[in-house]
Amino acid sequence: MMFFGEFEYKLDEKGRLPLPPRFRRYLKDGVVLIPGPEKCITVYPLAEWKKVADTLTTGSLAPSKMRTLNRALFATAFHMVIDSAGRISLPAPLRDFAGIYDEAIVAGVNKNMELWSPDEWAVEKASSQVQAWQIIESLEQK
Amino acid sequence: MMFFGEFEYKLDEKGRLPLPPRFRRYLKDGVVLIPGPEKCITVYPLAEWKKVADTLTTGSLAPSKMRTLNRALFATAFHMVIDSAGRISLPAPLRDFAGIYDEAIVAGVNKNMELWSPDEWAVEKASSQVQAWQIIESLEQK
DNA sequence: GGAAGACGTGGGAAAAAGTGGTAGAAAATG
DNA sequence: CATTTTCTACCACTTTTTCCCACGTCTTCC
Repeated sequence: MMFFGEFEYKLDEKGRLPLPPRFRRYLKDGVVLIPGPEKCITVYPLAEWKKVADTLTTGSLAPSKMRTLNRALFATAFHMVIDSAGRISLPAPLRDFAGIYDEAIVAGVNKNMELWSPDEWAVEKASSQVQAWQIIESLEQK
Repeated sequence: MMFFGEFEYKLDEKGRLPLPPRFRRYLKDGVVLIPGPEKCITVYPLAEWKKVADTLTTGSLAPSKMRTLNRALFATAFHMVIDSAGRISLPAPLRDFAGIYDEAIVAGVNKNMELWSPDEWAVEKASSQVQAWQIIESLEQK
């Protein structure tokens, strides 16, 4: 499954966020939410997250590094299930981390999704588009 | 398939745009719309876009660069299917980006198509024609 | 030149989606 | 242990979107 597209939704007063209808059939087992490398929430389908976690934790790392990695991967992760209306409730710690309050952008990014505050997303989107076409042009020249 | 030619259509009040009849048989799987490098919407047949995306995402880039690229390639892309009248509906974010409202130019550009507002297209067309002959002459000198 | 088919354009109906609310269950606290 | 509060799952309503149909015009072919 490839996730793509950009969708904007309101959160209700309980912190619930709809996911795009076209994604829902691939998220029956729920999703895993973790803080992203940027100021966003990274969303994996459960199966995909298991693959990522496996890949990372089978690497040969020093025990202390491995403990750190495990804490970051698992302790900050939330397994959320989609309700009958296609929504997940965003845990407060993650909302604060990403600065998401009234509304959020759901962005499909190939194997996973990202949740952004509209303001942060506007900035990130603009800069990524400029960079992307530069990369594309450099590849087309080959 | 090589797309060429220039076509002008009206959008209806629901944001739907017809695609040229001679293109339709090559677009059965739908099209992928992304913001163009200029102020236009770039349209790929699904298969063609997958090739581009594969090429780009299999390259060896630093993880942060790869995330940026993925955001530009996937998050701003929309997969649209042609309806029984040969139309696609243009997502609002892309319409705003390209300044397309009442009518649009569909331009065939080799492997893909581009959607322009008539005003922007007139400017781009004039300048690209002048530049094209200069480019061709510079190539012939080699 | 006429007729038939295709195309552009608009509208309408049905289905889906966004959003808010309510009730039940679980948990926490006194 | 009981009561209150919070969270979750389910339900319902309104808006939006999507799919399908129909009409008028243009092109093409006979």
